[in-house]
Amino acid sequence: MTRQTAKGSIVLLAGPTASGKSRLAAEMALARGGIVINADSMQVYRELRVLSARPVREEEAGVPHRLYGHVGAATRYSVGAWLADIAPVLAEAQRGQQPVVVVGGTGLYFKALTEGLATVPPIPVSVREAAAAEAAGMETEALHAVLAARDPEDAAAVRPSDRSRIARALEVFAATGRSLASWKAMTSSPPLVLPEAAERLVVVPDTAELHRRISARADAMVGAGGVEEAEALGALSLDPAMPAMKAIGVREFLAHLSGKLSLEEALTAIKTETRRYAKRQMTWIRSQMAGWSGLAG
RNA sequence: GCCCAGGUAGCUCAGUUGGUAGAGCAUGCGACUGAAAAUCGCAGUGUCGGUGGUUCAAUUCCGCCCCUGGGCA
Repeated sequence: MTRQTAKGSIVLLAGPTASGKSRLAAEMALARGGIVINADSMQVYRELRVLSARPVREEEAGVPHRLYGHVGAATRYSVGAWLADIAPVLAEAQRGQQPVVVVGGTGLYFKALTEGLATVPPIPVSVREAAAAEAAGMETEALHAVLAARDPEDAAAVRPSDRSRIARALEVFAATGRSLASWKAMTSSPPLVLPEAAERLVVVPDTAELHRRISARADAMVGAGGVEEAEALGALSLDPAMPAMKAIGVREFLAHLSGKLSLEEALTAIKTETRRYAKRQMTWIRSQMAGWSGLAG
């Protein structure tokens, strides 16, 4: 019976973008007298309000929302940073016996939350920059060959075409002198939330309906200031490789502002990208969240 | 009306010296441990505009027709 009490205190709510999960989370938190915590990798950025579809004031329904827009776009945020940020929030809620609803579309964050994360030392900015400089101009396969020369196990773990993961492995090696695989084989941080201790829910909408919502939401972004938001972000002159710059809509609206795309073309591209993103989320949900309870969206 | 260029996958196009065709993107499926709205893998699909003709065989060559651009009148 205490177990049920425990389950009621933590709800994990996942689902694809535009599935209506934010609103649902606010309703659930309101009904329980709890708080909502963000598990979306883009809604953490202060400058991305409209483009990341962060809940607006009325959707927050007077419920406290945490980890929304709490970092600047110039920050290179990550799963590890999110785990570090959510830990004290969860601890505080637990002390106050306050129910929490963790909601978002970033599957990796939920995985790290419930399964823990390998303890890899942070990569110093200087190392990262040096690695990036070295990689610049190199073909991805050549980078993979470099990785293979340093650690065959790491190289075998990633595809020769997967530049992102190859770069990560090279950075870890450069910063620590050890392979990423060896770090993963060592201790992980313990999960902050045990899967059995939480009510794990996933919103699974009808695809056609989801596509309609994605389209309508993209159109609404224009009136809500999405273009201006992209412009403001562009004015920061951040490295296009920064995570915040990768939010869907940023590149497209900036292309529109520079005259490369009409507004209609930008919106079409945004809708397509968003549909593809939702699809990847559903693939993750099917394979990685098999134990979660589905809710029809 | 005449001339020219086109009509091939959902889209943009390549191609077949005649033996029923392919890339990119889209789409579907999948992978996923500090960039995850990222990054990457795999896979389908076609009355090759219509219709006659030549041919063992036409998407390919020839005639006519339809449609779309552009030019000339």
